[in-house]
Amino acid sequence: MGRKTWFDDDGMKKGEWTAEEDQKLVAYINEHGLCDWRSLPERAGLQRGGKSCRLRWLNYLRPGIRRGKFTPQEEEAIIKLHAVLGNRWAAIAKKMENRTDNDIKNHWNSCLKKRLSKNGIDPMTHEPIINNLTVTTTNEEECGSSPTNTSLTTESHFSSSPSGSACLLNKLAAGIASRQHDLDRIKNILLDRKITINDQDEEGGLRRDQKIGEEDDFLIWDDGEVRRYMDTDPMEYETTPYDSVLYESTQILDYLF
DNA sequence: AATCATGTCAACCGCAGTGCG
DNA sequence: CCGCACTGCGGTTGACATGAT
Repeated sequence: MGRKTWFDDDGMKKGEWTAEEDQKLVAYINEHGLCDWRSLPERAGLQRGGKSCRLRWLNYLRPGIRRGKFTPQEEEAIIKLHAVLGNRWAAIAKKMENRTDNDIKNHWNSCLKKRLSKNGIDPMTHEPIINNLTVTTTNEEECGSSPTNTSLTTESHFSSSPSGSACLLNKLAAGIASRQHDLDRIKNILLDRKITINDQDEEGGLRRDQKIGEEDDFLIWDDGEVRRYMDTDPMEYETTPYDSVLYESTQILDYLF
């Protein structure tokens, strides 16, 4: 399987690799090691571009690559990692044993994404598919002191369709705002699928009484800070400045990835 | 048996990041 | 500082395989 071969304007061969080309590439790399991809094809006697050689090596010829069917454990790992990392396939591949980013990406797009959708899970946010928002945003003048009468809009810091990054940020913020800074706690938060969900009411505002997960806290992203309302007492909240959230998020991300 | 839809997977393309002169 | 070359990444494409009708 693959693409037919053809030659581009520069005389470079494109499309499917032959066994002979594979052999040449492997032999050259085994003898000389990985070096300059640009000059490698010529030195290896290949009529290919350096990019093509690199891709072929990394995704197919490199030793130790696992191929074929994904195990249920691998699929579960991909789903969990995707919930945290989003479409960062290279980062996901680094966490998986000997799977290439291309392989993982293909499997996600062809199989896992559809499976999640079928099961009522949004494959991008990893949340149940309901008409709502994951990241809550607000404008300062519209935000009252009580979360129950808070009027929220979707046009301040984040789009109304939360990206994987926004979800990640929300989870990070939950951990940071909770003032429990140890990394194990943060990692648990990142790997926990349950995050605050807020339903939109008829007026386009948000109701806080429709969230998933009893122990989850309710986050408000305001202009200069993140407010974390306690589940135990809806009148009580803690604030964390954006700068602090961003700084600590960076540190956590550095540690994790 | 023929046709169509869907799945699989290798490979390409374009863009962003990085390093170097 | 700037421009160029190179590398790495993510999105997309294309061809074959397989299953359903």
